[in-house]
Amino acid sequence: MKISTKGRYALRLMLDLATYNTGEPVSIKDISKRQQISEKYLEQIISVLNKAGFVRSVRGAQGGYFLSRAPKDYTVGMILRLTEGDLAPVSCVGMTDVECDRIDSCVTNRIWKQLNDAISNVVDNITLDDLLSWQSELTDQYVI
Amino acid sequence: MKISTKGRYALRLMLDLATYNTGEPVSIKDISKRQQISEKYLEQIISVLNKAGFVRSVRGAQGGYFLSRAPKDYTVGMILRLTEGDLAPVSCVGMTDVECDRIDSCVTNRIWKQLNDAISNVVDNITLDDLLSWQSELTDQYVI
DNA sequence: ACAATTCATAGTAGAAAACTTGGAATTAAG
DNA sequence: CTTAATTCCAAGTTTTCTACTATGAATTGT
Repeated sequence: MKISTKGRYALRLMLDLATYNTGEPVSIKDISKRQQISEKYLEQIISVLNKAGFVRSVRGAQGGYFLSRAPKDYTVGMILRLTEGDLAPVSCVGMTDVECDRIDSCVTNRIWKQLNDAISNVVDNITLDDLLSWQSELTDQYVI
Repeated sequence: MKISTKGRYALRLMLDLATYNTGEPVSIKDISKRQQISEKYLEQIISVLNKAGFVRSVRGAQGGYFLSRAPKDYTVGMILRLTEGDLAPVSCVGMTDVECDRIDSCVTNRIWKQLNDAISNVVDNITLDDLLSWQSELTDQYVI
């Protein structure tokens, strides 16, 4: 029941793009330095985000990435589902419900549905914009 | 973010014991047949439940297992945490909070805490007794 | 031209999950 | 007292997944 590095890194990556959203594209190298994550691994993760249209890329020297929409338009759920795959605690209550021959008599199924709903309820109600404001709360503390 | 077979099997095992709670010990072999799970794998799982005192064993011929308490005294959370380990979505918000040097500036942390609470809230509020009544609802359907 | 970048694909080492194997210890039943 | 049914214990194995790493091509600003 753990979120993998891929999902966590994707979140930090997107938050980094949201934070350093100046108009200039942000390079993998910069993100890598700030987030302490290997450039190559980041490339792999951002490629998924890129293909899904979550980010826009600029190729060549001085290239990099932007968010393609406003921070408020990305939920944590969107980002995690894209990179982690389904967040359902068991496959039979996932987005693509895997068939299970015990389905009719399956009692535990009800647990997984409840869990799935609880998880979705959290991640679908936090946006990148929320993360940004949490972040500024945190930095404010240090400024005082 | 998946619950492993170990946890799911442990739940079904415990529910099986609760269901076939006649006074006679229930053997691994019987559970295995009913639940379609290999005897040997069940042995391994029940050994954990046994060591934790969740079940009582009777050795030798005609031996088997009992629940050591009433179904209402087992939450799904207890069973899953024992067999799965911590249910926290990332280790830094788990029962034994693993140290993380980014902790002070960590924004995503807040997500994981919320997720953790949501998950706990579900699994800690469903007992084996609830599962038993769900089960009888289901079987009633077929009886009609 | 060249250096900085993204893009694409494959490889790899280690860990974890999901079992399987083999056999010793215990005990009710005949 | 023997035997068959069972739990108990410790390793071994196979498969899958995670978390990267490696190599190099394609693109583009300076």
